[in-house]
Amino acid sequence: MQQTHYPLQPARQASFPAVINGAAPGAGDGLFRRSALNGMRARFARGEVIFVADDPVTSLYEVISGAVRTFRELADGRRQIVAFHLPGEVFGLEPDDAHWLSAEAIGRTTLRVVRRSAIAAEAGRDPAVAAVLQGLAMNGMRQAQVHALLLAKTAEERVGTFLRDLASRSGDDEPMRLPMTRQDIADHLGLTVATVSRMITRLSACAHIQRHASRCIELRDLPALDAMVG
Amino acid sequence: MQQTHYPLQPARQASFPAVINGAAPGAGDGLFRRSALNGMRARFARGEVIFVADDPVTSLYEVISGAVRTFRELADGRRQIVAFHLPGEVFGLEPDDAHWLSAEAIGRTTLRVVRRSAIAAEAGRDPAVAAVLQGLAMNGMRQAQVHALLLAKTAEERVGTFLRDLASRSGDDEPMRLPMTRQDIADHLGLTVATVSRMITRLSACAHIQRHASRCIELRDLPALDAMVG
DNA sequence: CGCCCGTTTGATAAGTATCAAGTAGCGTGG
DNA sequence: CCACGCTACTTGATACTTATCAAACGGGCG
Repeated sequence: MQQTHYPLQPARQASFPAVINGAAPGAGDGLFRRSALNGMRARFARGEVIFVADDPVTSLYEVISGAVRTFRELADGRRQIVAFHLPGEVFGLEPDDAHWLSAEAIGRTTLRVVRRSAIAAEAGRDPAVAAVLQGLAMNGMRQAQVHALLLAKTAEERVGTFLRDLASRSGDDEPMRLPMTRQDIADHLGLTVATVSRMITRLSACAHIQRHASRCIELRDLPALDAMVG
Repeated sequence: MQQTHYPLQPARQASFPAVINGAAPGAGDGLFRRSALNGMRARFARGEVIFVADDPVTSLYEVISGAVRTFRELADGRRQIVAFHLPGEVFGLEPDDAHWLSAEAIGRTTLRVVRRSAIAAEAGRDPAVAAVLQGLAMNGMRQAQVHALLLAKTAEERVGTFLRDLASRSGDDEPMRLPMTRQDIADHLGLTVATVSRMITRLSACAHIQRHASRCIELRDLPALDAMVG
Protein backbone atom coordinates (compact mmCIF):
# COMPACT_ATOMS: atom_id res chain seq x y z
CA MET A 1 0.00 0.00 0.00
CA GLN A 2 1.01 3.57 -0.44
CA GLN A 3 1.06 4.53 3.19
CA THR A 4 1.25 8.16 2.28
CA HIS A 5 1.80 10.02 5.46
CA TYR A 6 -1.00 12.21 6.66
CA PRO A 7 0.17 14.71 9.24
CA LEU A 8 -2.61 15.88 11.46
CA GLN A 9 -1.57 19.38 10.85
CA PRO A 10 -1.91 21.65 9.06
CA ALA A 11 -5.07 20.81 7.14
CA ARG A 12 -3.80 19.77 3.77
CA GLN A 13 -6.47 20.99 1.44
CA ALA A 14 -10.13 21.72 1.06
CA SER A 15 -11.99 19.69 3.68
CA PHE A 16 -15.56 18.71 3.27
CA PRO A 17 -17.53 21.87 3.80
CA ALA A 18 -15.24 23.37 1.19
CA VAL A 19 -15.59 26.59 3.14
CA ILE A 20 -12.00 26.19 3.93
CA ASN A 21 -8.83 27.49 2.53
CA GLY A 22 -8.03 27.28 6.20
CA ALA A 23 -4.66 27.87 7.74
CA ALA A 24 -1.78 28.45 5.40
CA PRO A 25 0.15 25.19 5.12
CA GLY A 26 3.39 26.95 5.90
CA ALA A 27 5.81 24.56 7.55
CA GLY A 28 6.01 24.84 11.29
CA ASP A 29 3.32 27.41 11.25
CA GLY A 30 1.40 26.85 14.45
CA LEU A 31 -2.22 25.93 13.93
CA PHE A 32 -3.59 28.46 16.30
CA ARG A 33 -1.22 31.32 15.79
CA ARG A 34 -3.40 32.82 13.13
CA SER A 35 -6.46 33.34 15.30
CA ALA A 36 -6.93 34.55 18.83
CA LEU A 37 -5.96 31.05 19.98
CA ASN A 38 -2.40 31.51 21.04
CA GLY A 39 -2.48 29.01 23.84
CA MET A 40 -0.07 28.55 26.70
CA ARG A 41 3.24 26.73 26.59
CA ALA A 42 3.70 23.72 28.84
CA ARG A 43 6.82 21.64 29.42
CA PHE A 44 6.91 17.92 30.20
CA ALA A 45 9.73 15.65 31.34
CA ARG A 46 10.47 12.23 29.87
CA GLY A 47 7.55 9.88 30.50
CA GLU A 48 5.38 12.54 32.07
CA VAL A 49 1.64 12.13 31.71
CA ILE A 50 -0.25 14.72 29.65
CA PHE A 51 -3.70 13.23 30.05
CA VAL A 52 -5.14 9.85 30.99
CA ALA A 53 -8.08 7.91 29.62
CA ASP A 54 -11.34 8.98 31.27
CA ASP A 55 -10.00 12.45 32.06
CA PRO A 56 -12.26 15.22 30.80
CA VAL A 57 -11.16 16.67 27.47
CA THR A 58 -10.05 20.19 28.28
CA SER A 59 -7.65 21.21 25.53
CA LEU A 60 -6.05 20.67 22.16
CA TYR A 61 -2.27 20.28 22.06
CA GLU A 62 0.35 21.19 19.48
CA VAL A 63 3.84 19.74 19.79
CA ILE A 64 6.45 22.50 19.74
CA SER A 65 9.47 20.33 20.51
CA GLY A 66 9.99 16.76 21.63
CA ALA A 67 7.51 13.96 20.93
CA VAL A 68 4.32 12.49 22.37
CA ARG A 69 2.72 9.04 22.36
CA THR A 70 -1.04 8.54 22.56
CA PHE A 71 -2.08 5.04 23.56
CA ARG A 72 -4.66 2.79 25.08
CA GLU A 73 -4.06 0.31 27.90
CA LEU A 74 -5.82 -3.00 27.37
CA ALA A 75 -7.37 -5.04 30.13
CA ASP A 76 -4.65 -7.72 29.94
CA GLY A 77 -1.90 -5.16 30.43
CA ARG A 78 -0.92 -4.76 26.78
CA ARG A 79 -0.45 -1.22 25.58
CA GLN A 80 -1.37 -0.19 22.06
CA ILE A 81 0.22 3.03 20.89
CA VAL A 82 -2.24 4.72 18.56
CA ALA A 83 0.07 7.45 17.30
CA PHE A 84 3.31 9.33 17.81
CA HIS A 85 3.18 13.11 17.51
CA LEU A 86 6.16 15.15 16.34
CA PRO A 87 6.74 18.91 16.34
CA GLY A 88 4.07 20.77 14.39
CA GLU A 89 1.47 18.07 14.88
CA VAL A 90 -1.75 18.42 16.87
CA PHE A 91 -3.29 15.83 19.19
CA GLY A 92 -5.99 15.59 21.83
CA LEU A 93 -9.01 15.83 19.53
CA GLU A 94 -11.58 13.24 20.61
CA PRO A 95 -15.28 12.72 19.92
CA ASP A 96 -16.40 12.63 23.53
CA ASP A 97 -16.17 14.79 26.63
CA ALA A 98 -13.85 12.27 28.28
CA HIS A 99 -10.56 11.06 26.84
CA TRP A 100 -10.49 7.58 25.39
CA LEU A 101 -6.73 7.71 24.93
CA SER A 102 -3.88 8.52 27.29
CA ALA A 103 -0.94 10.74 26.30
CA GLU A 104 2.64 10.90 27.58
CA ALA A 105 5.73 12.89 26.67
CA ILE A 106 8.36 10.59 25.14
CA GLY A 107 11.32 12.83 25.89
CA ARG A 108 11.59 16.36 27.18
CA THR A 109 8.67 18.00 25.38
CA THR A 110 7.13 21.44 24.97
CA LEU A 111 3.51 21.84 23.94
CA ARG A 112 1.19 24.67 23.07
CA VAL A 113 -2.06 24.08 24.93
CA VAL A 114 -5.28 25.65 23.71
CA ARG A 115 -8.40 25.35 25.78
CA ARG A 116 -11.35 23.59 24.22
CA SER A 117 -13.77 26.29 25.30
CA ALA A 118 -11.70 28.94 23.50
CA ILE A 119 -11.62 26.81 20.36
CA ALA A 120 -15.35 26.24 20.47
CA ALA A 121 -16.02 29.94 20.86
CA GLU A 122 -13.68 30.83 18.02
CA ALA A 123 -15.09 28.12 15.77
CA GLY A 124 -18.58 29.51 16.27
CA ARG A 125 -17.34 32.94 15.28
CA ASP A 126 -14.93 32.06 12.49
CA PRO A 127 -15.93 29.40 9.93
CA ALA A 128 -12.27 29.01 8.94
CA VAL A 129 -11.43 27.75 12.42
CA ALA A 130 -14.30 25.29 12.22
CA ALA A 131 -12.92 24.13 8.91
CA VAL A 132 -9.46 23.60 10.36
CA LEU A 133 -10.98 21.48 13.10
CA GLN A 134 -12.88 19.51 10.48
CA GLY A 135 -9.61 18.93 8.63
CA LEU A 136 -7.89 17.77 11.79
CA ALA A 137 -10.61 15.24 12.46
CA MET A 138 -10.61 13.91 8.91
CA ASN A 139 -6.84 13.65 8.80
CA GLY A 140 -6.95 11.82 12.11
CA MET A 141 -9.44 9.41 10.57
CA ARG A 142 -7.20 8.82 7.58
CA GLN A 143 -4.14 8.37 9.73
CA ALA A 144 -5.89 5.73 11.81
CA GLN A 145 -7.04 3.95 8.64
CA VAL A 146 -3.48 3.93 7.32
CA HIS A 147 -2.36 2.50 10.64
CA ALA A 148 -4.94 -0.26 10.39
CA LEU A 149 -3.68 -1.13 6.92
CA LEU A 150 -0.17 -1.27 8.32
CA LEU A 151 -1.17 -3.79 10.96
CA ALA A 152 -2.38 -6.23 8.33
CA LYS A 153 1.11 -6.50 6.84
CA THR A 154 4.18 -8.59 7.72
CA ALA A 155 6.62 -7.61 10.44
CA GLU A 156 9.27 -6.54 7.95
CA GLU A 157 6.80 -4.34 6.05
CA ARG A 158 5.52 -2.79 9.25
CA VAL A 159 8.96 -1.79 10.45
CA GLY A 160 10.04 -0.58 7.02
CA THR A 161 6.89 1.48 6.59
CA PHE A 162 7.22 2.91 10.06
CA LEU A 163 10.80 4.07 9.50
CA ARG A 164 9.98 5.55 6.11
CA ASP A 165 7.02 7.49 7.47
CA LEU A 166 8.83 8.69 10.51
CA ALA A 167 11.64 9.97 8.31
CA SER A 168 9.26 11.89 6.09
CA ARG A 169 7.74 13.54 9.13
CA SER A 170 11.01 14.25 10.88
CA GLY A 171 12.48 16.49 8.22
CA ASP A 172 15.11 15.57 5.71
CA ASP A 173 18.10 15.52 8.00
CA GLU A 174 19.81 12.18 7.73
CA PRO A 175 20.50 10.20 9.73
CA MET A 176 17.20 10.34 11.54
CA ARG A 177 17.00 10.41 15.31
CA LEU A 178 14.28 8.18 16.83
CA PRO A 179 12.68 9.72 19.89
CA MET A 180 11.00 6.49 21.03
CA THR A 181 12.22 3.15 22.38
CA ARG A 182 11.96 -0.19 20.60
CA GLN A 183 9.20 -1.07 23.04
CA ASP A 184 7.24 1.98 21.91
CA ILE A 185 7.68 0.98 18.28
CA ALA A 186 6.65 -2.58 19.05
CA ASP A 187 3.51 -1.40 20.85
CA HIS A 188 2.66 0.78 17.86
CA LEU A 189 3.21 -1.96 15.26
CA GLY A 190 1.63 -4.84 17.15
CA LEU A 191 4.95 -6.71 17.44
CA THR A 192 7.41 -7.60 20.21
CA VAL A 193 10.65 -5.77 20.92
CA ALA A 194 12.61 -8.80 19.79
CA THR A 195 10.88 -8.87 16.41
CA VAL A 196 11.30 -5.14 15.85
CA SER A 197 14.98 -5.48 16.61
CA ARG A 198 15.36 -8.45 14.25
CA MET A 199 13.62 -6.61 11.42
CA ILE A 200 15.87 -3.58 11.84
CA THR A 201 18.84 -5.91 11.71
CA ARG A 202 17.44 -7.53 8.56
CA LEU A 203 16.83 -4.18 6.86
CA SER A 204 20.40 -3.22 7.69
CA ALA A 205 21.66 -6.46 6.19
CA CYS A 206 19.83 -5.62 2.93
CA ALA A 207 21.51 -2.21 3.01
CA HIS A 208 18.10 -0.57 2.93
CA ILE A 209 18.95 1.27 6.13
CA GLN A 210 22.04 1.89 8.22
CA ARG A 211 22.19 1.90 12.00
CA HIS A 212 24.54 4.62 13.23
CA ALA A 213 23.32 4.06 16.78
CA SER A 214 20.26 2.27 18.07
CA ARG A 215 18.26 5.50 18.07
CA CYS A 216 19.92 6.97 15.01
CA ILE A 217 19.06 5.40 11.66
CA GLU A 218 19.74 6.44 8.10
CA LEU A 219 17.55 5.41 5.17
CA ARG A 220 20.05 4.42 2.50
CA ASP A 221 17.75 3.08 -0.20
CA LEU A 222 14.37 4.74 -0.13
CA PRO A 223 13.18 3.30 -3.50
CA ALA A 224 13.96 -0.22 -2.27
CA LEU A 225 12.08 0.47 0.96
CA ASP A 226 9.11 1.78 -1.00
CA ALA A 227 9.13 -1.30 -3.21
CA MET A 228 9.28 -3.61 -0.21
CA VAL A 229 6.50 -2.06 1.79
CA GLY A 230 4.16 -1.48 -1.15
CA MET B 1 -9.97 -3.71 25.09
CA GLN B 2 -13.40 -2.26 25.28
CA GLN B 3 -14.03 -2.05 21.58
CA THR B 4 -17.06 0.07 22.21
CA HIS B 5 -18.77 0.46 18.93
CA TYR B 6 -18.81 3.92 17.46
CA PRO B 7 -21.43 4.22 14.74
CA LEU B 8 -20.65 6.96 12.30
CA GLN B 9 -24.10 8.25 12.66
CA PRO B 10 -25.78 9.97 14.31
CA ALA B 11 -23.30 12.13 16.20
CA ARG B 12 -23.41 10.78 19.72
CA GLN B 13 -22.82 13.81 21.82
CA ALA B 14 -21.22 17.18 22.04
CA SER B 15 -18.40 17.22 19.51
CA PHE B 16 -15.49 19.56 19.81
CA PRO B 17 -16.89 22.93 18.88
CA ALA B 18 -19.50 22.22 21.50
CA VAL B 19 -21.93 24.15 19.29
CA ILE B 20 -23.70 20.96 18.72
CA ASN B 21 -26.68 19.23 20.14
CA GLY B 22 -26.88 18.30 16.48
CA ALA B 23 -29.29 15.81 15.02
CA ALA B 24 -31.56 14.00 17.37
CA PRO B 25 -30.11 10.53 17.96
CA GLY B 26 -33.42 8.93 17.14
CA ALA B 27 -32.91 5.45 15.73
CA GLY B 28 -33.07 5.25 11.96
CA ASP B 29 -33.48 8.96 11.79
CA GLY B 30 -31.70 9.94 8.60
CA LEU B 31 -28.85 12.33 9.10
CA PHE B 32 -29.94 14.73 6.46
CA ARG B 33 -33.67 14.57 6.83
CA ARG B 34 -33.68 17.42 9.27
CA SER B 35 -32.15 19.98 6.96
CA ALA B 36 -32.71 20.77 3.32
CA LEU B 37 -30.44 17.83 2.49
CA ASN B 38 -32.89 15.17 1.52
CA GLY B 39 -30.69 13.54 -1.06
CA MET B 40 -31.63 11.13 -3.78
CA ARG B 41 -32.16 7.41 -3.39
CA ALA B 42 -29.94 5.07 -5.37
CA ARG B 43 -30.10 1.28 -5.66
CA PHE B 44 -27.15 -1.05 -6.13
CA ALA B 45 -26.96 -4.74 -6.97
CA ARG B 46 -24.74 -7.27 -5.20
CA GLY B 47 -21.09 -6.37 -5.74
CA GLU B 48 -21.86 -3.17 -7.61
CA VAL B 49 -19.30 -0.38 -7.38
CA ILE B 50 -20.34 2.83 -5.60
CA PHE B 51 -17.07 4.66 -6.01
CA VAL B 52 -13.47 3.74 -6.73
CA ALA B 53 -10.21 5.06 -5.32
CA ASP B 54 -9.06 8.17 -7.18
CA ASP B 55 -12.61 9.10 -8.18
CA PRO B 56 -13.53 12.66 -7.25
CA VAL B 57 -15.48 12.89 -3.99
CA THR B 58 -18.94 14.02 -5.05
CA SER B 59 -21.30 12.93 -2.30
CA LEU B 60 -21.96 11.58 1.15
CA TYR B 61 -23.91 8.34 1.44
CA GLU B 62 -26.30 6.98 4.02
CA VAL B 63 -27.22 3.31 3.96
CA ILE B 64 -30.98 2.86 3.91
CA SER B 65 -31.03 -0.92 3.42
CA GLY B 66 -28.41 -3.54 2.63
CA ALA B 67 -24.74 -3.15 3.45
CA VAL B 68 -21.58 -1.58 2.02
CA ARG B 69 -17.88 -2.35 2.25
CA THR B 70 -15.22 0.34 1.93
CA PHE B 71 -11.75 -0.97 1.21
CA ARG B 72 -8.36 -0.37 -0.24
CA GLU B 73 -6.60 -2.55 -2.82
CA LEU B 74 -2.92 -3.07 -2.10
CA ALA B 75 -0.24 -3.28 -4.74
CA ASP B 76 0.26 -7.02 -4.18
CA GLY B 77 -3.41 -7.76 -4.79
CA ARG B 78 -4.46 -7.99 -1.17
CA ARG B 79 -7.64 -6.16 -0.23
CA GLN B 80 -8.06 -4.54 3.15
CA ILE B 81 -11.65 -3.80 4.11
CA VAL B 82 -11.61 -0.64 6.19
CA ALA B 83 -15.23 -0.76 7.31
CA PHE B 84 -18.65 -2.28 6.78
CA HIS B 85 -21.62 0.09 6.75
CA LEU B 86 -25.07 -1.01 7.88
CA PRO B 87 -28.44 0.76 7.60
CA GLY B 88 -28.43 4.16 9.29
CA GLU B 89 -24.67 4.60 8.91
CA VAL B 90 -22.95 7.23 6.77
CA PHE B 91 -19.86 6.75 4.63
CA GLY B 92 -17.93 8.56 1.91
CA LEU B 93 -16.43 11.31 4.07
CA GLU B 94 -12.77 11.74 3.10
CA PRO B 95 -10.19 14.46 3.70
CA ASP B 96 -9.29 15.00 0.04
CA ASP B 97 -11.02 15.85 -3.18
CA ALA B 98 -10.32 12.39 -4.54
CA HIS B 99 -11.39 9.13 -2.90
CA TRP B 100 -8.68 7.13 -1.17
CA LEU B 101 -11.06 4.23 -0.57
CA SER B 102 -13.31 2.24 -2.87
CA ALA B 103 -16.88 1.29 -1.95
CA GLU B 104 -19.09 -1.58 -3.11
CA ALA B 105 -22.57 -2.81 -2.25
CA ILE B 106 -22.35 -6.16 -0.45
CA GLY B 107 -25.89 -7.28 -1.25
CA ARG B 108 -28.83 -5.49 -2.81
CA THR B 109 -28.48 -2.05 -1.27
CA THR B 110 -30.32 1.27 -1.20
CA LEU B 111 -28.52 4.49 -0.36
CA ARG B 112 -29.45 8.09 0.20
CA VAL B 113 -26.96 10.20 -1.73
CA VAL B 114 -26.35 13.81 -0.76
CA ARG B 115 -24.16 15.98 -2.93
CA ARG B 116 -21.08 17.42 -1.33
CA SER B 117 -21.75 20.87 -2.70
CA ALA B 118 -25.18 20.92 -1.06
CA ILE B 119 -23.67 19.84 2.25
CA ALA B 120 -20.99 22.49 2.06
CA ALA B 121 -23.54 25.18 1.35
CA GLU B 122 -25.79 24.05 4.18
CA ALA B 123 -22.86 23.76 6.59
CA GLY B 124 -21.89 27.34 5.86
CA ARG B 125 -25.45 28.44 6.59
CA ASP B 126 -26.27 26.20 9.55
CA PRO B 127 -23.64 25.63 12.27
CA ALA B 128 -25.55 22.56 13.43
CA VAL B 129 -24.89 20.87 10.10
CA ALA B 130 -21.20 21.74 10.38
CA ALA B 131 -21.22 20.21 13.83
CA VAL B 132 -22.81 17.01 12.56
CA LEU B 133 -20.07 16.76 9.94
CA GLN B 134 -17.47 17.31 12.63
CA GLY B 135 -19.03 14.51 14.66
CA LEU B 136 -19.00 12.19 11.66
CA ALA B 137 -15.31 12.83 11.09
CA MET B 138 -14.39 12.33 14.74
CA ASN B 139 -16.45 9.16 15.02
CA GLY B 140 -14.77 7.91 11.87
CA MET B 141 -11.42 8.59 13.48
CA ARG B 142 -12.40 6.69 16.61
CA GLN B 143 -13.78 3.80 14.62
CA ALA B 144 -10.54 3.47 12.68
CA GLN B 145 -8.54 3.58 15.93
CA VAL B 146 -10.70 0.82 17.39
CA HIS B 147 -10.12 -1.19 14.24
CA ALA B 148 -6.36 -0.74 14.61
CA LEU B 149 -6.55 -1.98 18.19
CA LEU B 150 -8.49 -4.99 16.95
CA LEU B 151 -5.77 -5.91 14.47
CA ALA B 152 -3.18 -6.16 17.24
CA LYS B 153 -5.11 -9.00 18.91
CA THR B 154 -5.23 -12.77 18.34
CA ALA B 155 -7.36 -14.38 15.64
CA GLU B 156 -9.90 -15.65 18.15
CA GLU B 157 -10.25 -12.22 19.76
CA ARG B 158 -10.63 -10.53 16.38
CA VAL B 159 -13.43 -12.80 15.25
CA GLY B 160 -15.18 -12.66 18.61
CA THR B 161 -14.98 -8.89 18.75
CA PHE B 162 -16.18 -8.60 15.18
CA LEU B 163 -19.26 -10.73 15.79
CA ARG B 164 -20.10 -8.93 19.01
CA ASP B 165 -19.84 -5.51 17.39
CA LEU B 166 -21.74 -6.51 14.32
CA ALA B 167 -24.53 -7.83 16.50
CA SER B 168 -24.76 -4.60 18.47
CA ARG B 169 -25.04 -2.65 15.22
CA SER B 170 -27.48 -5.01 13.56
CA GLY B 171 -30.27 -4.65 16.07
CA ASP B 172 -31.22 -7.11 18.75
CA ASP B 173 -32.88 -9.71 16.61
CA GLU B 174 -31.20 -13.04 17.22
CA PRO B 175 -29.95 -14.92 15.41
CA MET B 176 -28.01 -12.32 13.47
CA ARG B 177 -27.80 -12.40 9.69
CA LEU B 178 -24.33 -11.68 8.28
CA PRO B 179 -24.46 -9.74 5.03
CA MET B 180 -20.83 -10.41 4.11
CA THR B 181 -18.83 -13.49 3.09
CA ARG B 182 -16.07 -15.10 5.14
CA GLN B 183 -13.61 -13.62 2.66
CA ASP B 184 -14.94 -10.13 3.46
CA ILE B 185 -14.56 -10.78 7.18
CA ALA B 186 -11.05 -12.13 6.66
CA ASP B 187 -10.05 -9.06 4.64
CA HIS B 188 -11.42 -6.84 7.41
CA LEU B 189 -9.67 -8.69 10.24
CA GLY B 190 -6.34 -9.28 8.53
CA LEU B 191 -6.80 -13.07 8.53
CA THR B 192 -7.45 -15.79 5.96
CA VAL B 193 -10.82 -17.38 5.23
CA ALA B 194 -9.62 -20.64 6.69
CA THR B 195 -8.65 -19.02 9.97
CA VAL B 196 -11.93 -17.10 10.25
CA SER B 197 -13.81 -20.33 9.68
CA ARG B 198 -11.74 -22.19 12.28
CA MET B 199 -12.30 -19.47 14.88
CA ILE B 200 -16.05 -19.52 14.29
CA THR B 201 -15.96 -23.28 14.73
CA ARG B 202 -13.96 -22.86 17.93
CA LEU B 203 -16.36 -20.26 19.34
CA SER B 204 -19.23 -22.61 18.58
CA ALA B 205 -17.43 -25.43 20.40
CA CYS B 206 -17.17 -23.20 23.49
CA ALA B 207 -20.91 -22.53 23.19
CA HIS B 208 -20.19 -18.82 23.00
CA ILE B 209 -22.02 -18.67 19.70
CA GLN B 210 -24.26 -20.93 17.68
CA ARG B 211 -24.21 -21.36 13.90
CA HIS B 212 -27.73 -21.74 12.54
CA ALA B 213 -26.40 -21.37 9.02
CA SER B 214 -23.08 -20.10 7.76
CA ARG B 215 -24.47 -16.57 7.42
CA CYS B 216 -26.79 -16.79 10.41
CA ILE B 217 -25.17 -16.74 13.84
CA GLU B 218 -26.55 -16.40 17.33
CA LEU B 219 -24.55 -15.02 20.24
CA ARG B 220 -25.35 -17.38 23.09
CA ASP B 221 -23.02 -16.11 25.80
CA LEU B 222 -22.34 -12.41 25.45
CA PRO B 223 -20.62 -12.05 28.86
CA ALA B 224 -18.19 -14.85 27.98
CA LEU B 225 -17.50 -13.19 24.64
CA ASP B 226 -16.86 -9.88 26.36
CA ALA B 227 -14.50 -11.53 28.81
CA MET B 228 -12.60 -13.26 26.04
CA VAL B 229 -12.10 -10.26 23.80
CA GLY B 230 -11.31 -7.81 26.57
C1' DC C 1 -32.92 -31.56 -8.73
C1' DG C 2 -28.26 -30.54 -9.59
C1' DC C 3 -24.57 -27.46 -10.26
C1' DC C 4 -21.59 -24.06 -8.32
C1' DC C 5 -19.73 -21.10 -5.04
C1' DG C 6 -18.95 -20.40 -0.37
C1' DT C 7 -17.54 -22.75 3.65
C1' DT C 8 -15.37 -26.15 6.58
C1' DT C 9 -11.70 -29.16 7.67
C1' DG C 10 -7.03 -31.41 7.36
C1' DA C 11 -1.83 -31.61 6.87
C1' DT C 12 2.12 -29.02 6.56
C1' DA C 13 5.04 -24.84 6.38
C1' DA C 14 6.17 -20.21 7.55
C1' DG C 15 6.22 -16.34 10.65
C1' DT C 16 6.27 -14.38 15.07
C1' DA C 17 6.21 -14.84 20.19
C1' DT C 18 8.43 -16.40 24.16
C1' DC C 19 12.15 -17.23 27.19
C1' DA C 20 16.72 -16.31 28.09
C1' DA C 21 21.42 -14.71 27.71
C1' DG C 22 24.65 -11.47 26.32
C1' DT C 23 26.04 -6.56 24.73
C1' DA C 24 26.14 -1.66 24.40
C1' DG C 25 24.96 2.90 25.40
C1' DC C 26 24.15 6.46 28.71
C1' DG C 27 23.34 8.91 32.83
C1' DT C 28 24.92 9.18 37.58
C1' DG C 29 27.94 9.53 41.23
C1' DG C 30 32.49 9.05 42.98
C1' DC D 1 36.98 12.39 34.13
C1' DC D 2 36.34 7.79 34.76
C1' DA D 3 33.99 3.84 36.70
C1' DC D 4 29.89 1.91 37.69
C1' DG D 5 25.29 0.35 37.16
C1' DC D 6 21.09 0.42 34.97
C1' DT D 7 18.26 0.25 31.08
C1' DA D 8 17.72 -0.47 26.32
C1' DC D 9 18.94 -3.23 22.69
C1' DT D 10 20.46 -7.40 20.15
C1' DT D 11 20.74 -12.20 19.36
C1' DG D 12 19.79 -17.25 19.99
C1' DA D 13 16.84 -21.59 20.74
C1' DT D 14 12.35 -23.20 20.96
C1' DA D 15 7.16 -23.19 20.98
C1' DC D 16 2.95 -21.64 19.32
C1' DT D 17 -0.09 -19.24 16.15
C1' DT D 18 -1.59 -18.52 11.63
C1' DA D 19 -0.88 -19.11 6.54
C1' DT D 20 -0.80 -22.13 2.75
C1' DC D 21 -2.22 -25.81 -0.11
C1' DA D 22 -5.63 -29.04 -0.91
C1' DA D 23 -9.79 -31.67 -0.54
C1' DA D 24 -14.48 -32.53 0.92
C1' DC D 25 -18.84 -30.75 2.25
C1' DG D 26 -23.29 -28.06 1.98
C1' DG D 27 -26.60 -24.76 0.82
C1' DG D 28 -28.73 -21.55 -2.20
C1' DC D 29 -30.21 -20.45 -6.77
C1' DG D 30 -31.11 -21.40 -11.43
